[in-house]
Amino acid sequence: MAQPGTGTTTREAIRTAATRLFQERGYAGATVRQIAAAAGADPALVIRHFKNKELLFLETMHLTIDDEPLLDVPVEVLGERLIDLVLGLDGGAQGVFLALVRGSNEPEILRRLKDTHEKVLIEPLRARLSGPDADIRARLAASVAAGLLHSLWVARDETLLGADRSTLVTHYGALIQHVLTPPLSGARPAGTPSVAGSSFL
Amino acid sequence: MAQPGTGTTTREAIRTAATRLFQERGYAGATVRQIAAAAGADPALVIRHFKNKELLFLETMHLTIDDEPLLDVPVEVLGERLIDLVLGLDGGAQGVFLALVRGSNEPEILRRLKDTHEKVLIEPLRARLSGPDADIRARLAASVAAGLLHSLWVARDETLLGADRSTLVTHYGALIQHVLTPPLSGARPAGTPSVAGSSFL
DNA sequence: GTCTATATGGAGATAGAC
DNA sequence: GTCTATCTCCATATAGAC
Repeated sequence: MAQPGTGTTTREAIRTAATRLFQERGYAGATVRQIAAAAGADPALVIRHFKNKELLFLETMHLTIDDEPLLDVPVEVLGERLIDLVLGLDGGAQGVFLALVRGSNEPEILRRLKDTHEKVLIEPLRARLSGPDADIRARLAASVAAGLLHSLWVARDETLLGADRSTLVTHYGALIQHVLTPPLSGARPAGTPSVAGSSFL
Repeated sequence: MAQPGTGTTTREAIRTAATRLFQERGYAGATVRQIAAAAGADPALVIRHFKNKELLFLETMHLTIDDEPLLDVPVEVLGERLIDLVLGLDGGAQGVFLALVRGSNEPEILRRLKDTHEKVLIEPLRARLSGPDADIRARLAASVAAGLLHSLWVARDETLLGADRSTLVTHYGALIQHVLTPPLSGARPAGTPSVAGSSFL
């Protein structure tokens, strides 16, 4: 480990161990000592390299999605695609989400959770919408998507966990679609714009 | 406090202090020492009376809603009523919800969170539905409602927090209603039952 | 740059005196 | 029922060897 010239070997080992343990056990559940042991290093080194436990957590707990599938798809199937994306997230991403939610008592972790919610769920949707309601629509849709993650990963609804993935994508996607681009209803006042036009606020 | 015959005064003081501190600071954030100090008692007494910190948490962190407003209302406005109910929960209930979510790394707290999700959101809805899809519909609707709580209280979406309550009730309620009693769509195969009839699984 | 050893202060929990 | 003393484990920090 102490190879001169390479320099960052131990640091990387600590980062890798921290990523795994924080995902599996959360912020409070993973101790600096456990991380050091898993990395084959001394607990003091963890602090030396990353200043403190919280900074190590923030450096390793990032959650992103690949927005690309949301960019060039018809806006009418945005909802389905978003649900398909979040349900396709791997165990690592699920661990990060859980760690952020459960650790959000810490102000800095709460900030990371808010940023993640904004960047992963709200922004990709808002980018595909237009009109004065784009922001609130994106936020409501993100809220619905977050509800699915909450039920599956936080509250662990065993029935939903066992449900067919395509079923969830279809029905939950259709639900989100009602917020993104509400279908034309029967009676509409003259002059009301079409799709995505009914006012929200 | 040491009045012979009264007996439970100190115990109640500890319970009251624990309820407040767990709501405000969460499971990890509230220490046994802080609870004891707030109750004017010794830390050892807290353990003596409640066995350990986790049992004290479970004994004080309960979340219920008054289902009554959901029982005698037309099933067509169930969604709105549910959102109205959860948005009307006071700060104490919000604190309990947050404490359960953030503390759900502990297996027993996770169990309490799952029970609460089931009893507060799913069961009252399922009780008003019928047909083979009643359970899955109730679960999906509960999931959507949980998403609103997640966005407001966990991820703290400032825009939604600042939104008009009646607006949220109307639009979010309508959204949930699409899962509970989907409106009749244009083309429907012959023989398909009406409201609440389109199959989900 | 890297690591060992050690110190500090706070946490939950227990034993036992009163 | 109550409290004092104490145990163990934790995050964090520092001093100093290599």
